[in-house]
Amino acid sequence: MSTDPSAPDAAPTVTPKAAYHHGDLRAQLIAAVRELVETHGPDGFSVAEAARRAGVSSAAPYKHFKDRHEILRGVVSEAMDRLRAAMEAGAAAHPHGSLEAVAAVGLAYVAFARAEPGVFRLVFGLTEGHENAPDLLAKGEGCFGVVVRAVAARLELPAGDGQVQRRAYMLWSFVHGHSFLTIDMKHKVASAEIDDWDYLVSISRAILASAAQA
Amino acid sequence: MSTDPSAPDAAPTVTPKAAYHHGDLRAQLIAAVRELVETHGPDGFSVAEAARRAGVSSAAPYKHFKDRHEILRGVVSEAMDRLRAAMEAGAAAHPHGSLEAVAAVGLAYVAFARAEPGVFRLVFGLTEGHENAPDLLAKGEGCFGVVVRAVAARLELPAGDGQVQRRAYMLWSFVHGHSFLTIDMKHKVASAEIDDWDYLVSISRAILASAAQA
DNA sequence: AAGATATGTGAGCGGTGCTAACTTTCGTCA
DNA sequence: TGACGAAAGTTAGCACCGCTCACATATCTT
Repeated sequence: MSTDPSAPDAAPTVTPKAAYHHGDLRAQLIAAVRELVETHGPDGFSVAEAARRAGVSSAAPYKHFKDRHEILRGVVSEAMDRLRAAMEAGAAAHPHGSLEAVAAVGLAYVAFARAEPGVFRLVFGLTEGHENAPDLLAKGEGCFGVVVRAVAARLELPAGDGQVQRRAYMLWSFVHGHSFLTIDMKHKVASAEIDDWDYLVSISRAILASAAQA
Repeated sequence: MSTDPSAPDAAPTVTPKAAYHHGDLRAQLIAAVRELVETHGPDGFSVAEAARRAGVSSAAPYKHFKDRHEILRGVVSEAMDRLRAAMEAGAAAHPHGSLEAVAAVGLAYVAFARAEPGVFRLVFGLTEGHENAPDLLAKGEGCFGVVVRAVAARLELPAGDGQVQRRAYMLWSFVHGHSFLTIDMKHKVASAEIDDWDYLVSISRAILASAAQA
């Protein structure tokens, strides 16, 4: 939804945003902004600079996005797609219902944060227009769903079970916090001394074990 | 420590920045910026607006801070002081070495995030000049130290013990992640259905229990 | 009292977000 | 085919912001 102001890309052309003049400026702008956010931090980005990198005038972006916030939301949306894909790939790399599958979902999350700290921070630091963007909330729920399904498989309970939801949220909190702390203080105790895989396996075990008795 | 790179406020006057004309403009600017960050988000702040609120010209702030980043660092520094105080108060409100003391430290953390989400995000989202600000890093370590001491007391081990450090970091990750998720998606499953105290006690137990056997 | 220093002001430069008015390109359909 | 409307780009411009400079003023030191 979100009033699709941007494009009638539903039916006709195969290339989703196939361009008139430029050649898919929208996607190119998102890519440029992603790069800027990654290198100069979430605040060190400007629409003007992104336009410059895409080789267009500074007013051109406003034909595709109504604000700077909408561009950022575009970057976030794209990033969340990749994050979810990575999480699902992590789960799929291990036996269904295994503890390792749960840990691998978390590892994908942490790996994403490490690989793209700027974008990661943007995804979870976005404050403007979060409530006006139900698609982003839905994608967030989608990511959480990956965790939930891995936990449900491990506990052999339905995904809707309260215990599953609770433990999944615990794991998510954990991984989320570790990701942030890791990218924040790069040269600190945390990131240096901790092997992510062992760490995540051990955490997953602790949380799911406490589920068994709780 | 903290090498006070910013200001020669160490020696002479008792009141650290007691004012000449205005009456402690420095502190007033920090307060104004804190308010702005809280209401308009970390990016929706401007030095000009802060100056306006303090009743001075837009150039005045630059007599006290070299950048806008330095003002933000001032806000962060002040916030970390309060955060640490809250954590210590939380620990002190329960018997030394109790599980509740550990959980109370976490609760103080979460409460801070809930009470001042904008500032909280700022504290942990600051990217510019983090490495040039050893005092902030030291304060961060100080906060972590509160967690470490509570965990060490609970496990009856010295604070330097590796197991203590590891479990403290786990707890911190957890609480940090929960704080962020809570303030990010206000109307979501997470914050609505979870009672913080029960949640934190249960998590503390799970993590410290897994320490006993690991 | 006097000079040094800290703290304020106003003017101004370059950059930014966004809008308005105009031009060019593309798709469509008589 | 060619005219027309919408899409996608341009330049010009306003208001604001970060930051600096030259200057004015208040306070401290001696």
